[in-house]
Amino acid sequence: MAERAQYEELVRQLSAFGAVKREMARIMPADCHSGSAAVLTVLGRHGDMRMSRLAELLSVDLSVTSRHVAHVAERGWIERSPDPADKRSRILHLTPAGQEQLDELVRRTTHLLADRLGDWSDEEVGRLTQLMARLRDSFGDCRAAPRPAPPPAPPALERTTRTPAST
Amino acid sequence: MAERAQYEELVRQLSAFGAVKREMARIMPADCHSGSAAVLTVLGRHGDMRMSRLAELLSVDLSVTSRHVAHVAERGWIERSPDPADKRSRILHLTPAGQEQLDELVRRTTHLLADRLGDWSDEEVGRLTQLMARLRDSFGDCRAAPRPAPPPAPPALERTTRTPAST
DNA sequence: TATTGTTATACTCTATAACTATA
DNA sequence: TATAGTTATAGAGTATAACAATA
Repeated sequence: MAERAQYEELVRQLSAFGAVKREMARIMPADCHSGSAAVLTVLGRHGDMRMSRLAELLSVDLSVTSRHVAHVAERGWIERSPDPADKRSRILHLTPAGQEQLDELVRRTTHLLADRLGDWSDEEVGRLTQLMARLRDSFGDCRAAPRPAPPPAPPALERTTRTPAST
Repeated sequence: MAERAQYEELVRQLSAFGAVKREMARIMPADCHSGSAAVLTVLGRHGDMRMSRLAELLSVDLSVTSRHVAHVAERGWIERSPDPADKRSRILHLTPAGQEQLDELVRRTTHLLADRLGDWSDEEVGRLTQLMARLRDSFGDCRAAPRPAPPPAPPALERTTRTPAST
């Protein structure tokens, strides 16, 4: 368990972090902004999936996912096939053009990082990546309605699969 | 110098990071969103300063800063005094009410982190904070037009600097 | 003429709610 | 009735450009 002051400092870094993300956004292709990039990245990494699964991995609402998916589908980067097992669902998968676009994104972002983090050691980059992954994991599925806090139910934190029993 | 694959993985973590920030945003007071919180935090940490300096520390455009500052000023959390040395400038400083608000923000965010990172060691929190600070530092002042990318520069991907060449 | 701020406008991302189709 | 997905609407953050006041 860390101390108060440490949390404060971490929060400060988290806030200031938007700048780095915006810098990333600036090098994106004109019609492939961060929302589209996120869709392509997740599909490239995890393979075909349904909308709801994608929304979960992106940690955004299904409605948001729907918009981003529509955007990339319009450009031919993904295809939405009907799910034979559930006619309400659609299976998303990357097209060759989508893979090319994804490659381009990787090219640009790695180029930017190589430029900026040229003096970082292999170990440092790895450690940061690892800690960020863990942070994200510690926050779990943090999409909206994490605290419905209804008067009747015990406000504990039942959805937090996060070892809350630290008391 | 790290490897390609590592950069890709880091990018992935950076993208997925929005979720954590949104979770933070959800616990903010209704009239003190992330923009306001950032203003208060920076003023609390660095003391009185001018708009331009604040914009620099926030890594956002001056126009954005102006809006956020107006918001917090309307609520009495900061005061804008004229700068005797330069009548164009305004010196910003936290009011007691602003300090209280800031304390409240710290209370909420540290509480959230304590809940989520309860099983993190002191060392891990410190290391993550340190690495994030360094990352931010490596990106420098990454506000718009950080790469004026004059013609002589590497033609790689100057991200289509708005094609200003249309004099 | 250059700089400090402010304001108007536009764009992206996200969430909530209403709605359709299917389970 | 509940779930998967779409669409409309609204709110927040940011950038660009035009403008005012001062250096």
